[in-house]
Amino acid sequence: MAPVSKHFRKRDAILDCLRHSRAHPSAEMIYARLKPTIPNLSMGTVYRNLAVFQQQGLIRCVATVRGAERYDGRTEDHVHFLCTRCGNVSDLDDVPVPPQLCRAASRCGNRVESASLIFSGVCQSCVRSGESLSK
Amino acid sequence: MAPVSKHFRKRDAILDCLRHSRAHPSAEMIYARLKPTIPNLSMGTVYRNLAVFQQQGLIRCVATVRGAERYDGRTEDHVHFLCTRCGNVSDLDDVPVPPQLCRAASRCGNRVESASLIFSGVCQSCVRSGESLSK
DNA sequence: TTCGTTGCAAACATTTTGCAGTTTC
DNA sequence: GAAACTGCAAAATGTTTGCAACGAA
Repeated sequence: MAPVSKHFRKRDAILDCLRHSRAHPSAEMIYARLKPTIPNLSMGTVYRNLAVFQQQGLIRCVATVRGAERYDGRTEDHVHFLCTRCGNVSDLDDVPVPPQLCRAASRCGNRVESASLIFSGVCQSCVRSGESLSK
Repeated sequence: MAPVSKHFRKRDAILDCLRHSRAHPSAEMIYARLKPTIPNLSMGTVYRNLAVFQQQGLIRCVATVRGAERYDGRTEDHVHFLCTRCGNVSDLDDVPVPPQLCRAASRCGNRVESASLIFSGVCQSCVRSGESLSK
């Protein structure tokens, strides 16, 4: 069974929120999402727990978008797409991270621990809405 | 000839600093580097010009390291290594960004404009100094 | 009681901005 | 003069932290 102790209610809620979201949310987004259900939640708690999860390797930072860090509940290497128009971060599960790249990177004498591959541009949805606006 | 107009002295100095640096400097690092030569330089000017360069496509953001954005005077896609111990950002010129990855990313319906591939871990120099410290 | 977690607010760091003054043309 | 650039300081933003209070064992 999962730890349903009342004591860890908030911690669990924050991790759950991250794991069930595909939006790669920021601290603010997590807070806004949970606040209706947990009215006395505070931003300090969100940030503190995000730091704990990161240290435990349960979550990863994806990127900083418009000043705010975005987090990911999936910790295995995978590719992201960042839309510079709407700021959405999405997974590109079809695109693999070639293992030979990691090997090449470690050949330079570095101890490679993780890889981050992020494409940016305009997402499908923004491209569509852009077309209808003449450009 | 380059624009040596006195009017753009500071702007040129900031771009030069970025282009001649391999450190992928932050705004603060650029400021500290130029301040001795240009005593009345201010952080506002650094930030304002960085924003202009970005908009013109002359520079790119590499990553946010310990809260500060790091900039790169090289705008063509290339691979970076970020040391989580010392915070240094370096180029991995030996590692190519495979073009087929970009093609795969655009197949998802996105308009891909750039790719960012960053490896992180412990750099050669930190690995060495770490060895002499028992771990 | 002890330890870990939390709310709240203050502190902090980085970045942006308003405005007046300067430089160039 | 007009337009672009800048210094300075204040403001805005996102994040961290100190402290007292709370909850679980």
